Amino acid sequence: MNPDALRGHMDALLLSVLERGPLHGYAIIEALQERSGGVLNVPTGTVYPALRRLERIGHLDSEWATVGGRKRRTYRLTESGRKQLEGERSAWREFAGVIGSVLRADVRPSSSG
Amino acid sequence: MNPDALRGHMDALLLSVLERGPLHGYAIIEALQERSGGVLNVPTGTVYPALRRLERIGHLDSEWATVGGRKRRTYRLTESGRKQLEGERSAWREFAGVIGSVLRADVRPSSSG
DNA sequence: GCCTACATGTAGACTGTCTACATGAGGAAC
DNA sequence: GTTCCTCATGTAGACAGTCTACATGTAGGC
Repeated sequence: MNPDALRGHMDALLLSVLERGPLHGYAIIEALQERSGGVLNVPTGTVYPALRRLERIGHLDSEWATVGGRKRRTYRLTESGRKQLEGERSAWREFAGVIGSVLRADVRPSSSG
Repeated sequence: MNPDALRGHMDALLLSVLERGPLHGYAIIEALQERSGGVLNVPTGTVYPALRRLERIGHLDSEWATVGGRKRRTYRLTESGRKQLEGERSAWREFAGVIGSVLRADVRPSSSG
């Protein structure tokens, strides 16, 4: 998976995974991997800063918890995040539609076949 | 259209437009706009450097022409570019499938709602 | 002691897109 | 004859999100 391809779609992915319920960063990475059939291996250096950014702009909030002696920062969607996710979904549909239609090889030979 | 979203998909778009036949930069921009129903307004500062990059790595080649007193640089796909386009198409299908499946709200209520 | 899995985080490199600007021809308006 | 729009190409530098690589620390197996 070309890293650049993710640009501008990471927020949608993160928000979408958190829609089902709160998760901590590490679990988000695993969820992304699982939901994509192993294709999406997003490094921690991408996910953690992105989560903090989303929290900073109000789409997420977080709280610390200790589970089995390990500290976790658990994120959940805010109301703003939920709205953002809706927007991201429709933006994705438009985007995928546009790129898809341009890429579609609708080269119709006009005379022979 | 969020600019970042295009990242990593520009090459596919450009190559795809040139699949039908050689075009110069300005015409490529118009073709992109037309094929996307006006949604894709890619600025010249994106397209011209991208075309030069694609030529540099061998996916395109170009030649100058003068039409109606105006100079045009006309680009066309090389064999390598054609192969690249195939790769871009299957990469896009995988990408769109993965993002789509993660974004799909398959929140199935397991007990109450 | 050493290794792996779990868990979070930062610094700095990388790179492609964008904004803004520069250049210049053709043609219509007036 | 200069002003304005369309056509046409190009560059410099800003911008920003992802990536690599590193740093830190706990738990548990052996």
